[in-house]
Amino acid sequence: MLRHTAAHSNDEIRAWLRGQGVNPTSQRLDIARVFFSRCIHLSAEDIFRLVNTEDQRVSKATVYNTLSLFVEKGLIRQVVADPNKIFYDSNTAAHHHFFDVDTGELADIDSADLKVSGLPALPDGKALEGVDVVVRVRRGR
Amino acid sequence: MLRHTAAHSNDEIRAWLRGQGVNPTSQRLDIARVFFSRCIHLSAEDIFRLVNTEDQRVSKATVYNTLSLFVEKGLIRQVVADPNKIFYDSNTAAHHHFFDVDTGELADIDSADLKVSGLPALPDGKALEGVDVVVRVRRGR
DNA sequence: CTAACTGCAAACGTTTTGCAACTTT
DNA sequence: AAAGTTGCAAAACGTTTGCAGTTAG
Repeated sequence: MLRHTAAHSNDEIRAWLRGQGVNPTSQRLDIARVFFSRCIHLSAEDIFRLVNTEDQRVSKATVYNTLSLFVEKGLIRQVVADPNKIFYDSNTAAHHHFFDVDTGELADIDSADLKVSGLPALPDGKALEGVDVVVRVRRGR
Repeated sequence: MLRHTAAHSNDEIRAWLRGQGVNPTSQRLDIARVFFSRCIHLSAEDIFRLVNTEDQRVSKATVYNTLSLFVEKGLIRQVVADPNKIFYDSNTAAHHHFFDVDTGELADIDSADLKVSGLPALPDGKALEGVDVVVRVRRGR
């Protein structure tokens, strides 16, 4: 996983995508760059907007295609917390999330700060894909 | 919370709805009945279908209105696990869920079988709404 | 009579799809 | 030329909304 900073050069990101088995087209590079230079919880719509701030460069179809590809290749992961839309998280290390039901905002919970213990036996013939904890919060004392 | 069995009479459910501050119209009674006589993880679409098996009785708008009302009154709760749709769960006791990413099926995890410890400090000015654990599983050994 | 409730159809927002055009090798 | 990729527009899907009509106290 790349560190999250504005300091990655295009060449660096390009090389990283290649290493992950992703052909680094200019659109994929644009999308990868937004993930590794700012806030790491982004919806498809967020990315579409961020990638097209200056000029129109990436279509919506390509944003969705690319996000699916990145998820498949393990570069990012989906966060299912908001009933209305999927978030994508470029932090693939084990961690959990606060979800603010009033604002729709996500925030990280370090995996050191919250432990899940006593994982029960999985249903027969099933393999573990992941354990997601969402701590829902609302405005109030 | 009512037990989940087919044995509840209409009068019983009607009385229970009244006790929860819900005016028991015939549509709400129909919807409440499907929740307490079978599988407890249902999507809005599931309920629409179940309630209209014999004859057309409840519109989609009313299904959604009623589900929102039931959630607001605490009779049922939403489960956000499937990226495509919301599930409604008539089991309002603390518990968690398996989610099968291949089939889209939900299954309960008893709260005795999985513990969350070390809940971190909430963001400033926020109150806890709930802690949801989703154990994602897929087909495979 | 009034307030609460319902149903229809249209609208909405997110995501997916079909397909033709464009790259890249 | 073949394979991979992109963009557009349309479609699909779950959900919400506006509003007119109905029902119940």
